[in-house]
Amino acid sequence: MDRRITKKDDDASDKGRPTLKTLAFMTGLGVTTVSRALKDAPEIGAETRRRVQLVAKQIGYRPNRAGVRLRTGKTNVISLVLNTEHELMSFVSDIIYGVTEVIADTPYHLIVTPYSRSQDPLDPVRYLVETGSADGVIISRTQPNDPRARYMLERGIPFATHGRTDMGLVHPYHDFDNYAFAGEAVRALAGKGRTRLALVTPPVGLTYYRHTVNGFADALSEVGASEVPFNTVSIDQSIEQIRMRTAQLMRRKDRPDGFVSSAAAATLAVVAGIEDAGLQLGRDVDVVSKQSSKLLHLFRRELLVVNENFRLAGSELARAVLGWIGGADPGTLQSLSTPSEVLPYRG
Amino acid sequence: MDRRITKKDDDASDKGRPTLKTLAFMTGLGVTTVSRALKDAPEIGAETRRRVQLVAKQIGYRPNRAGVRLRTGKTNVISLVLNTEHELMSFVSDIIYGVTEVIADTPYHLIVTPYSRSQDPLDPVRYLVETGSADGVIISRTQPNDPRARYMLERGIPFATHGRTDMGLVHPYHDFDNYAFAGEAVRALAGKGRTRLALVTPPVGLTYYRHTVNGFADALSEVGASEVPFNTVSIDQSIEQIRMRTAQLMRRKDRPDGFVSSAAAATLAVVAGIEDAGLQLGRDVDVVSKQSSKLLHLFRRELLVVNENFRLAGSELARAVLGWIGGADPGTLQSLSTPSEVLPYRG
DNA sequence: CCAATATACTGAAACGTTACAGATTGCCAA
DNA sequence: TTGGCAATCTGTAACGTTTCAGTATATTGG
Repeated sequence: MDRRITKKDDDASDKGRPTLKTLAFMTGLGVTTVSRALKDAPEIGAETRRRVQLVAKQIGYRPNRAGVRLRTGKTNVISLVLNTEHELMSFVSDIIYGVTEVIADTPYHLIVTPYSRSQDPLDPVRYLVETGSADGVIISRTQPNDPRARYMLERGIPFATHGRTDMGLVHPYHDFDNYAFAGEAVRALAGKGRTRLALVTPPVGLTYYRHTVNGFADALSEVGASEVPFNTVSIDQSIEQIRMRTAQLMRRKDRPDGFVSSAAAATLAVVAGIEDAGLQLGRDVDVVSKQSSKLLHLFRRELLVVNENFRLAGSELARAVLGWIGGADPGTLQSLSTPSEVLPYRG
Repeated sequence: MDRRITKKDDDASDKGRPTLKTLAFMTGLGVTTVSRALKDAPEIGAETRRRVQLVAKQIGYRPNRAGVRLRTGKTNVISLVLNTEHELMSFVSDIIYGVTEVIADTPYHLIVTPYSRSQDPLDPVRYLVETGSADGVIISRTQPNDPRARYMLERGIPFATHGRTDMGLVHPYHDFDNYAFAGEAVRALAGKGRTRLALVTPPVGLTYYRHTVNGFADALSEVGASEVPFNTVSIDQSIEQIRMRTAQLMRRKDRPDGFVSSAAAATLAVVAGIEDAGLQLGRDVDVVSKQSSKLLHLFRRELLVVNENFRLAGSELARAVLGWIGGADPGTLQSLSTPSEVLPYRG
């Protein structure tokens, strides 16, 4: 009953932002009550609850992240782990935008955790887990047997992968159906009478490399076309490398008359290489390419494109991680995006 | 003297990560001593200091961010504020990579704070400042009279702008010299005998719009060329818009014979528009464009390009913010990047 | 009418860190 | 010897939050 006004209590007029103590002072309640009232705890009277929430809204109370984090361990952070040393990763911004779109009306912040080519990809993940810097993690460049996924599964930290794994372990992911993409691409080329096809593969070692290669191979035998090996090239090589190797290939007598390319930037290089060899797109050879922006048709209208939506990927990944953090079953947080049909240039 | 081992003291074997208390227990010192020893405080004996630091390193001690943040208010976070609703912001990933490069060996984390077109650009900044979510902020799309810069200056929170302001207020920035770029571009076109030039401007309202327009105008009169107004177009319009408007312009009798374009994506659209009108790049018209990736020459080898390095921009911006946080004079944290010469295609 | 119980609220402790105000020791000058 | 002082080290409190273990009051059942 002796609620004396001490030095500690009169901070309502302090310069800082309002805290639970401020709210407690204003409402005449204890901090505990205020805390519980704000999160709709059942043991707080309905009227008190409304009153506290009203005052909180009025003065613009925002929980102090450090306080919450220190007490509960909850960071309200999700981390996007990125390899920062690959030539052309324009889609990265799309993924980021997709993620922020989803977390916009949650208390979550997005931190970007980079790692360089020289580092073990496990390093940044280990750092995040060891320092408890995030409640959830999103990784890309996923491998069939991915040590990062295994590690996080062991440590029990929620995560989602961009691309699937193949370890018999279940976890959230979002993936583009690259098997279907490669298949559609081959069929489209076959439809144009192309019979000798080359594949510009994803980086060897990543899961979607296998998916793409398999989709390509299966469709080849389905349509009765043959493969022209082009193993010296993959999309994370430099533009110059791809261009040069393509030109070499196209100068050979047994050159392909069709390409399937797994990335837009690589496609630019491939086309340049084709033209370096004195050949013409649409006449001597056709190219089907994935793209994330809508720009390839401006580049050469003869290109055939399939769109991959990375913004959607970002959103799905964010949704998946948040879902897992929220206690959902990881097995239900997996999604696969079906490629659009193969699109020719139109007007 | 009666240092009894209580329940609280024996947490050295706890499952959690080591804290100052763990370190104190292991070294037999007090937490205060350990804390100060780790930050090289002068009142700690040299040997003790070494001993503490050794043990800390051995067991992999990492300060708890929440603890530090709660106690000191220091978040060890810098925020990059981004507009997430502009067509093609492939350079965003470059800026991010540039930033992460610089903060990699600091305790700082990078958070991405988005805002959409419909929002007041001041909103995210206000949020960051009010919630104390970051020690420093990086903003882009800077305006001559930028309310965000003014706001942060008032609140005393360190920041850096990508692009300059023009309010008579001093703050860190990094900018590309767009005045010089536009001038060089005009001179290059004049060197090719082009005399009727159009400018594809940056977004109206941003500071570098003025810089670009002025550089363009001054160089025009310098070389004695004339401007073909093209005010209906700026680089943050849609590809389709730019393409259509360019085609319209090029079908007119008084069409330009040269373009200066402030962004690579817009350039693709402009070239498409030129070709829609039945004209040919290099013969009927020349185009000088800025680019951040190295891809424009693959698109059309007749293009003339000037490179803008956004990764560098990110690094400079990060350095500037960290500098200001570290107490440096904001006036010394300004940098301007000089454009490369205008580059024609080479092999 | 009393005890049991439900309802509504509360203070204290803890998370990990740093700042403040000592405390202990040894040494030197007077 | 004593007072002063420098060199080292230490406990306590505080940052804002949530959880634990209550307390006080009203309500119910017998």
